[in-house]
Amino acid sequence: MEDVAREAGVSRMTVSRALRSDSPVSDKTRARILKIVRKLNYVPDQSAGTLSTRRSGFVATLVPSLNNLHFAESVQALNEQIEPIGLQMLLGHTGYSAEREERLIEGMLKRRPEVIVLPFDGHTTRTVKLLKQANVPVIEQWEVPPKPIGYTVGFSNWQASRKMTRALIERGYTRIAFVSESDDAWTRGAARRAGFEDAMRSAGLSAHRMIRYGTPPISIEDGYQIGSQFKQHFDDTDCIFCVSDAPAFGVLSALKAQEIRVPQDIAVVGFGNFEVSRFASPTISTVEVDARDIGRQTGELVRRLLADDSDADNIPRHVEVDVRLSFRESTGTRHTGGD
Amino acid sequence: MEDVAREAGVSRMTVSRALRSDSPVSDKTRARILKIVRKLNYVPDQSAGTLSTRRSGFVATLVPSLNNLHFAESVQALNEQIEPIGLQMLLGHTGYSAEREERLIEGMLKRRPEVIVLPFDGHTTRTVKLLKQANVPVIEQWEVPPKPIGYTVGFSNWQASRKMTRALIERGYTRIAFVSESDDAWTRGAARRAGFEDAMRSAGLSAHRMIRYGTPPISIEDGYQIGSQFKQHFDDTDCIFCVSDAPAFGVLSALKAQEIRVPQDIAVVGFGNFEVSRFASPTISTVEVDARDIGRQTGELVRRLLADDSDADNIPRHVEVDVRLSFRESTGTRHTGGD
DNA sequence: CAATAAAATGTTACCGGTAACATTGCTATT
DNA sequence: AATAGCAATGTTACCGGTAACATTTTATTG
Repeated sequence: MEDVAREAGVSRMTVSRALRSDSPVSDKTRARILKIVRKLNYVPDQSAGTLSTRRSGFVATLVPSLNNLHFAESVQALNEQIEPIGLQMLLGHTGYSAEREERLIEGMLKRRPEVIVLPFDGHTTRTVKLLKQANVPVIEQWEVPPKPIGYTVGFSNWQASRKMTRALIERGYTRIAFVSESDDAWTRGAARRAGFEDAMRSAGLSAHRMIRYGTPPISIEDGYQIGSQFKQHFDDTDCIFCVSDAPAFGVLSALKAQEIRVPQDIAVVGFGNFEVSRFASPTISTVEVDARDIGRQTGELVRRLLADDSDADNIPRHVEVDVRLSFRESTGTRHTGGD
Repeated sequence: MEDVAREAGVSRMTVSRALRSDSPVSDKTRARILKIVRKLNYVPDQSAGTLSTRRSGFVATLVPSLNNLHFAESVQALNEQIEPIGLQMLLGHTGYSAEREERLIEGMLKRRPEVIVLPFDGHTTRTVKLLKQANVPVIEQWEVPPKPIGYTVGFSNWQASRKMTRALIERGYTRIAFVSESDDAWTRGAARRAGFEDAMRSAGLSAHRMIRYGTPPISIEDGYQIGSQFKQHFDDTDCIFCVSDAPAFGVLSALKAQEIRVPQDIAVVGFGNFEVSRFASPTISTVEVDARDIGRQTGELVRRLLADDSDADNIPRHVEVDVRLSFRESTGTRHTGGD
């Protein structure tokens, strides 16, 4: 910067101003400086700027995993929102571990992010403490936490799962099995299971057909394993509701391999509307969650939170993201439904 | 930091040292300081540290998109390697656009990354210039560039595609169609197409069965469209080789819908070994690329590049990542093969 | 126990920007 | 022509750490 200033015959301060669109510099001087900047390939050092302005331009973002297209898409959508306003994403993945989450947050706080975005999937108590005293807006995503730390963008997995279960009951299914992970620490899956149980019980049905298999996130392979041994467990089941589309697809494949017909012999339902569920044969009924929308809405929230003329008081504490039920071939064509 | 120092009755410098594992501080003093640090919830500010040490701890990472599980997985694998050594990933996605790539790099250079990781898919000339004068190790991933800027981790799409095509010819297919994107700017796809053409020509076969559809990255839906209208175009085709598994799956679905039998009437082949290709029915033959391995190897390279005792001269300029052909049901069981 | 080396801690300056205020130059007004 | 008033630019200090060197304390040795 010194060099640029010297070459342009101005002070460092004027160079600094020329590089920032808002400051008052004469057009002539700015043009001259910018030309020299380009000539000397000068690239300003953000960390110095951050230190001085106390604005890092960072958005700390955590996701459980990028292997899941939903999370990857929401990250991408969020990034598309924040990039145009000069913010840089700091990404970390928790691997579905609250301890890893805590460590990641500790590391990221050193970078002085201006917003922290993370999934709600249960936090350690220290995580909550760290976030609270960081004095930075916190946005929890996906599942709506019972006790939000700051802002939230998402939906209730419990409600969504209950809604789907009720719709299945309405369509005539009564002996429904629920497939989920064996490790209950995963709040997301647990919430869906609880929603299922609640809907079954309040309809006076038994929710004992529980299959717990694999560690989160449960995969297509896991689903295939489950499907292969399914009939041994609950032979009279008329519908299998899976905690996500991945195992649903696996279950479906396994059933087909055993020449069990879907939906004639048994229905299969997923959760999440992964791309494969639309192209499986039969196509799989599912709960549609718009991952891109979660990212987009989060980005919108970030923009408002960091806007200069922040209308802080008018910013909603919670943004509810729509969830839709999509009934496809795997729950039978004799039933009518959405999609 | 001042506060911590005062409370501990030492100088700021000693506090700084106590927080860095290497420096010489008596155990007693360190313990006392760390206790106070925790009590006061002091979190050091990295940007100040960066400014002073000239080490940002950042790894700038670009990917074309996170919607593609392969890229998402490689990012995750890379992150798993660099995180334990205290590096933080700066992530950006180019959206398959060289211009966006250029802008992203410009922005990231301000953060003074210690390594830059990006896919090779063609760069703008300015991008190359920026990278070269940044004086930072550059790692290009996936496709191996004709003129690497620095280090490379990946494989030749051209060779991989040619290898698959040859194997198909060996298995008796001669009237092979190739499905790829209509926008040729995408080097990855273009390289695969070129490899296909080369293999066909050198076997004395015609490579005129070219289907170009959709913009990269081509999706399952695009494949479905292609498959639906396929017979109109090249009625005598005996094998459809798709630029990725996504359209291959779509094509397969569309063919099934038309009661065209795979592989009896026509074979279908993909590229990339996406999870769905293993669970489609029939399962889809494909070129297996190990995305996690690309990320892992890149991470390994980063570690070596940034190691204190960097054995700089022994670091390989290129790491070749294995590519395997996987023959499954969609190319017929009468043929024997790998997997 | 003095001399000396080694370990622990302190001091000063600087990393590269920008905030805040000071100064200069120019235009408009009467 | 004098002066208010604003735009353009300059000066100084500081953001919060750490490098480099200086100093003090502690341990070692003959």
